[in-house]
Amino acid sequence: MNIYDVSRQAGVSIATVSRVLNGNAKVSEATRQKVLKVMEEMGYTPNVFARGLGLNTMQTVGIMCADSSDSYLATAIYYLEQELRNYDYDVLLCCTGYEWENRKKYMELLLSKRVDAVILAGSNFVEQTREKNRYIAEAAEKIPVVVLNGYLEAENVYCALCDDADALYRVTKTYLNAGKRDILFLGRSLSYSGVRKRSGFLQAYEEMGLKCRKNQIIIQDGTIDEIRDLLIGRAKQGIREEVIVTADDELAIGAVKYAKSLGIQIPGDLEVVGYNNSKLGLCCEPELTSVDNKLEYSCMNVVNVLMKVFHHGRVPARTMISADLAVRGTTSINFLGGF
Amino acid sequence: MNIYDVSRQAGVSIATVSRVLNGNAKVSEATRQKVLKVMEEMGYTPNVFARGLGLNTMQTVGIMCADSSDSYLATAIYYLEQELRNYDYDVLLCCTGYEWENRKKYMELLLSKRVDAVILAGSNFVEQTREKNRYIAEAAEKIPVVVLNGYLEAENVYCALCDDADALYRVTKTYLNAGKRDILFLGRSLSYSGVRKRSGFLQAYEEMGLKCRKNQIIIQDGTIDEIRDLLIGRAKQGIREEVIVTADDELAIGAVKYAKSLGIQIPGDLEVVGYNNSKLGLCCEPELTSVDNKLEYSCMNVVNVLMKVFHHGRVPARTMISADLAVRGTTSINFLGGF
DNA sequence: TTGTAAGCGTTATCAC
DNA sequence: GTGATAACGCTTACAA
Repeated sequence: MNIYDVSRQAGVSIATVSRVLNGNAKVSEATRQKVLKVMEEMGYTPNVFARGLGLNTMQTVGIMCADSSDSYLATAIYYLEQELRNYDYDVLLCCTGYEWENRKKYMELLLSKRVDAVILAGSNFVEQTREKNRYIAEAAEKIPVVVLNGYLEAENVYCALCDDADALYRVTKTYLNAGKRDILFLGRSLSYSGVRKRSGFLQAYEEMGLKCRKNQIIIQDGTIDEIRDLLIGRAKQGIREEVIVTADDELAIGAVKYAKSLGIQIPGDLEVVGYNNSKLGLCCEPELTSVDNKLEYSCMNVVNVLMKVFHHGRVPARTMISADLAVRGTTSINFLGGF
Repeated sequence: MNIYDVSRQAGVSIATVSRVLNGNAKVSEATRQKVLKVMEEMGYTPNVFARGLGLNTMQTVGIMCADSSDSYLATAIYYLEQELRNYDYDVLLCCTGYEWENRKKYMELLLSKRVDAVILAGSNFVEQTREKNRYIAEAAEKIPVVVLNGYLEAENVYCALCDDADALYRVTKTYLNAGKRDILFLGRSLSYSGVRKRSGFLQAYEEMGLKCRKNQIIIQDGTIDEIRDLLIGRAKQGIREEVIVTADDELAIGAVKYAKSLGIQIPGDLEVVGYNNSKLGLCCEPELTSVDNKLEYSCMNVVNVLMKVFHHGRVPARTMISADLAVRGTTSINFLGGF
């Protein structure tokens, strides 16, 4: 059944049916109602392909993420999907993994599917070299690209991110102000946000005119157990710290487990701060104090930006959101000043 | 740029170009190469809408899930997406929430988008009454529907599920055999798989000719803390148990927290078994023993079934996979016989 | 093996 | 306001 059947039944032309369909041009209320009624009766559904052909859009946004099973990204996808749905956009999901070649391929795939925009979820999409980011910039020549929690400067590329540097700066500063000196920064990678977190940490030291030793920073990917073991090994070499601030909750839980293993009291002997405020942090004992990077808000922001761009509004290329802190059992310091 | 441009440049007809595009009919190797080369040079990309119009398919599968941020569902989505991608199918994601009306609406939406199939991820999609499941059966009249971890009998509906009843039966039986009697079953809901889990639990009791008291079964939705408090309240009424078997890892972690709160030793005084073998179980202390319901395998199965259906193969309406057990720190019993 | 031409179901541009 | 009619870019009989 198609628009012709409807037009015949309603005794109008297909053009009129199309107009009714699109709520578009001037159609008399009488014919509109007539057509609507016929559609209802016949159970007519417009063909999206034909419509796509005409309009060259399918009301679909592609979301690329490394791994949708990652708890942080999964949550991001959820918020993005919900928000896009509010604007009647569908979501085409691509789990790209972490390899650059694949991502490039997926981007081409999404372009060939004629999505209306692409959202890159996760700062790990932004590479260090201009060359490796070129495929993103090229895609942005055709459709808007929005990066969630990453920063990339290019035409038609928009970024919504949390001020990770500031968050780590404030946490670290709070501890330094309280007289703590042996603070360990535990990061997972040197992605854009990874670098930002580290620099926030360093900035706090600098501002106090304090020296940050090399072994106060560890960048290490690994499972909870691997992180725990890493820290145990470190402790056995006699390196101890009073505070561990991390770049994600899994790292932080690794730190909690390390403390447990060696009988180090949390938060008595050691304070631990996680990042992302994920559900994982509620599973350990004591529950994790964790930076809340306002994911829901960021995701809404991403979608808002997109909608503005679709309607040819001017939009800032970059929106920065400041983080919050969910204070729980792994810390005893008073953050009130900093947060 | 379209197929006409290519055909002109290559000095052939559009039909030939189309044939090359579809690797379809007999085209001489010479012309094929010629056309391919022109496409490459021109950077030609077929228009999916036009293609969809012709073929009436977009090589897209809709995945409906309640909430993609749920760790179990997020993992399922990941596996499904990866596997579908292997067959060049895209994924249209719908997070429907738990309300029936919404789900019905989303199903209609997916149908109107002309997806080639729908996957319902999670047993919560299957309702208790035929009436409420009708929309699924009706959708299945148009396209195949596959239910992951749920069971629904209808034409063109396929189910891939883990034998949850058996898993709970085996766990419970192991404890009963070891002489434990005070076992608590902690479920979250009476969805299809929820019911199955409970009945596996009950079956173990029955088979031993043992009576299962009413207060040995709790069906309760809630956060980790809520579950913990619930159990604390129960303990204060003097009800204690030696073993808690649960329907998901969050419930189990609630149980672990309850034990911690009251100074109950795990696994000394209390053994806890989770379900899903999720990452959450690695975050608590001790780490959670948890039923591994073979999610990856189930997801591969779902996709395999779909591909067979697409190619008109006969497929069993229901595939049952038996669960495994990831034994960790919250149990001390020897499961080897049962698993 | 290749080409011609008729769909596929819309939207959009004209006239009226 | 409404109706013809030409795109849109592809697939696929049917011819050659």
